[in-house]
Amino acid sequence: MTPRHKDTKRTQIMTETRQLLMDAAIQEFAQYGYENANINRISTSAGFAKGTIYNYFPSKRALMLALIEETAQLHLDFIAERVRREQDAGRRMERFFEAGFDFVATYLTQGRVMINSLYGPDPEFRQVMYQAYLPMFELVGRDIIGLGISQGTFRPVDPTTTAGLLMNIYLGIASQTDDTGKTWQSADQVADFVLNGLRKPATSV
Amino acid sequence: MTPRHKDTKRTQIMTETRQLLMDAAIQEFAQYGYENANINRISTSAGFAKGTIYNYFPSKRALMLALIEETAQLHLDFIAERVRREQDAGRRMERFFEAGFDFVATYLTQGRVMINSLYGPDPEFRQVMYQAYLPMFELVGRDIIGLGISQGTFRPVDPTTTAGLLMNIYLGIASQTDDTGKTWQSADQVADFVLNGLRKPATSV
Amino acid sequence: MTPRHKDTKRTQIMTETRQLLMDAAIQEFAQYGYENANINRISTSAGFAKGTIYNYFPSKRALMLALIEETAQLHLDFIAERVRREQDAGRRMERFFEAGFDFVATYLTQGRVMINSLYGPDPEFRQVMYQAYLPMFELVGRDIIGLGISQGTFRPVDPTTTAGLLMNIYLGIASQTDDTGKTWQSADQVADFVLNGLRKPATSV
Amino acid sequence: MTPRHKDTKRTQIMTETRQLLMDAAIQEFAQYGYENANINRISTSAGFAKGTIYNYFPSKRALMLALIEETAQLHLDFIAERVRREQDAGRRMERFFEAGFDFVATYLTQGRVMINSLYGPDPEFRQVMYQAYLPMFELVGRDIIGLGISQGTFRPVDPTTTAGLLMNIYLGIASQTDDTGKTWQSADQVADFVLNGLRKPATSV
DNA sequence: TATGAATGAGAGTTCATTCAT
DNA sequence: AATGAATGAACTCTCATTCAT
Repeated sequence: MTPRHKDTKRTQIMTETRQLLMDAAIQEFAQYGYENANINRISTSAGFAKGTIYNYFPSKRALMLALIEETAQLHLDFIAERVRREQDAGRRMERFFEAGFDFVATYLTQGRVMINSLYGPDPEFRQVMYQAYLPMFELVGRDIIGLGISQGTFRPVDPTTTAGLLMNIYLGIASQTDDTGKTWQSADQVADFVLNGLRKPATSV
Repeated sequence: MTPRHKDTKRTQIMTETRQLLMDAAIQEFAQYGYENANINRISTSAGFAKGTIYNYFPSKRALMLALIEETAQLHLDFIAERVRREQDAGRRMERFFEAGFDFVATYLTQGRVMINSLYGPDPEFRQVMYQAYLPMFELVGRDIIGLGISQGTFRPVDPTTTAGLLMNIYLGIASQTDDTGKTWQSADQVADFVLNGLRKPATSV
Repeated sequence: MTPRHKDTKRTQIMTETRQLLMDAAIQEFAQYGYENANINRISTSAGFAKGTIYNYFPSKRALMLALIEETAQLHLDFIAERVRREQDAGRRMERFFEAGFDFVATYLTQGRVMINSLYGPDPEFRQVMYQAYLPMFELVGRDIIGLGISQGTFRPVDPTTTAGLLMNIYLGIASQTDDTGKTWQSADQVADFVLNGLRKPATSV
Repeated sequence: MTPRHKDTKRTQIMTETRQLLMDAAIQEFAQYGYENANINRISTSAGFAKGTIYNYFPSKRALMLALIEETAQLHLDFIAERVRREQDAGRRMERFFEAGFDFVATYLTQGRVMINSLYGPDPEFRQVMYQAYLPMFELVGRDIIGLGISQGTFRPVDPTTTAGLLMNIYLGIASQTDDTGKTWQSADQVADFVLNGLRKPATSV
């Protein structure tokens, strides 16, 4: 009966509703792509009436943008947490690809939507994707490549350029999965290949 | 009474019209993406009435598929011709990325459409892209990697897997260009990086 | 919190709107025929925007089928009710044609649409018409002809074949009306003619 | 080389072409109905280019009207010739239904088109059908019913009204055939039924 | 807050018809 | 006389969005 209590409860319900809508939206966008996704269907398949989703997102586009932002954050957290457990740059590189491929296998629909946005024709979605993935880009450049150089195990490459290269490799491969989310190349293979190109040759006596 | 002449003329007109429509279609698809492309606009911007395009392509989808097929062929020819000029596998790798990045810079719109199709949400387009790019995949696997292994300059990697990796790297990077078609990494950088991972270490005595 | 009330109101609105659309549809189909009927015009002439009709019927064809089903039911009820008031088979026959011709005069547009569907080129419409008119067919075969035979006033004809014949006569004549719905032959004339063919000749001593 | 010869030859070719087009048109109209018939398809399935048909018929509608006229004539000739072989009115009635049902079985497509036109929604087609069938209407009224009355075997019914009734019966039944053109009731059955209603009762002594 | 009836701009597609060759 | 490329009006259907309840 207290306003505070009611507010809290209402807030909680709204948060839950919002999450249900986002969950349904991811499914819909993954299955049909943004243009063919049906916002009414999203709302109803989440268990609400058609109009309800407009109480949470002002437009289909805004819904998509919110989805991109939140998924990028999830993606980053998922990878960064696993990468930073390791101290060695080489190991971190391995963890990067492991966690990265693991993400697209675990979050199949989310991954699909992110890839569509990143490589799709919509400039705004691409732009938002770039922004959203800057932290991951920095993670690779600073906490893996930069670290490896300072640890003396990587050749002195340009961290920024190489980070871009690695991100492209990661996303390019991650975008081509089978129906179960499995990539064509294993994380180990890719990490090996990449480390081969990055590691200093063993100095001969 | 001059059927040969008439046929030739008719054929020529149809070929020209078809090409004009394809040109307009590429522009439209590149700018708006498949779903937001307007087939009427394609026909009129090619200089015809909106119905005309249906004399050449039975549907918007068929137009897109024709575009994919023809562009893939152009893409393959463009790259294969330049790669095969070289005899050394390492040089071929360099040419592959050079020609590849050159293609997306030269054929900006075509490249855009192909990337959208390859990474987009439409299963048929993705499927057709795979099929259309099989020859390029084989080019990389046999005429570059396989050659390098047999020439003794590349480590004995699995050609198929590695070809997939390289194609992913190529397409991943090629998909991220600025407005002029320039990639973030230069062909040389990428080729260097890749060759670093592929080349046999110099054997010390 | 008053779902009952809200539901009832909603339901009522939908029922009314649906009926308005059906009414407009009958007019349109009767005037132009199915193929030339304009579904947008139906919706707007019913007082709604063109898209509204698609909230009630998934397609033009589905609208037509709904119309056929409901009109066939109306038609059957109209005739059966009047026929069954009589106990004598001969009187029932008279009532059948009276009510039948009355129906097409009273429901001019509905009749027109039904006739078009029954004799038109669309196989599905014809098929649905057959199904929809089976009950009327049975009414004639069992409750008129069969009754007359068991009452001893009709010759022992095959009820099914003769019912088909009578339905064909009824529909054939009913399909040819002037603008006011009047048939070329009166119900009495037709009933007389038919009964002449059905009645047992008076047995001479 | 003489103009006359050339003209004759040309006329003959045109007549043949016209007939080929009419044949194809009947098939098309029977299969799809007038509105869904494709005039281009008619021309090409007759072995000509799209435009050719417009050298013979000024419009799709004119083609249909020509078809109706010619088919009605064929229909009339087919029936009248057989009816007039008989001298007795009762036998003529039997021949009428025999020939009538035979016609729709022999000329399946033509029959279909005529029925569609007669019962369809297009007022012009219906009007033309009425006009075209007046001679058959008169055949029934004068050469069958009128004859029977004057021969003393038919009751003194009104020839015009009864002719309308019989035409409706004939067309109603003829319009409902299976795929092979067979009607649900046999000509004998129908003729029997009709004659039962028309014949004078045998006068008792 | 949730609802869902109503809206209407917009798209793909068809095809009768024209006309230059 | 025959051709067939081009035309463009017209139509069905979709669905993001609004808003009164």
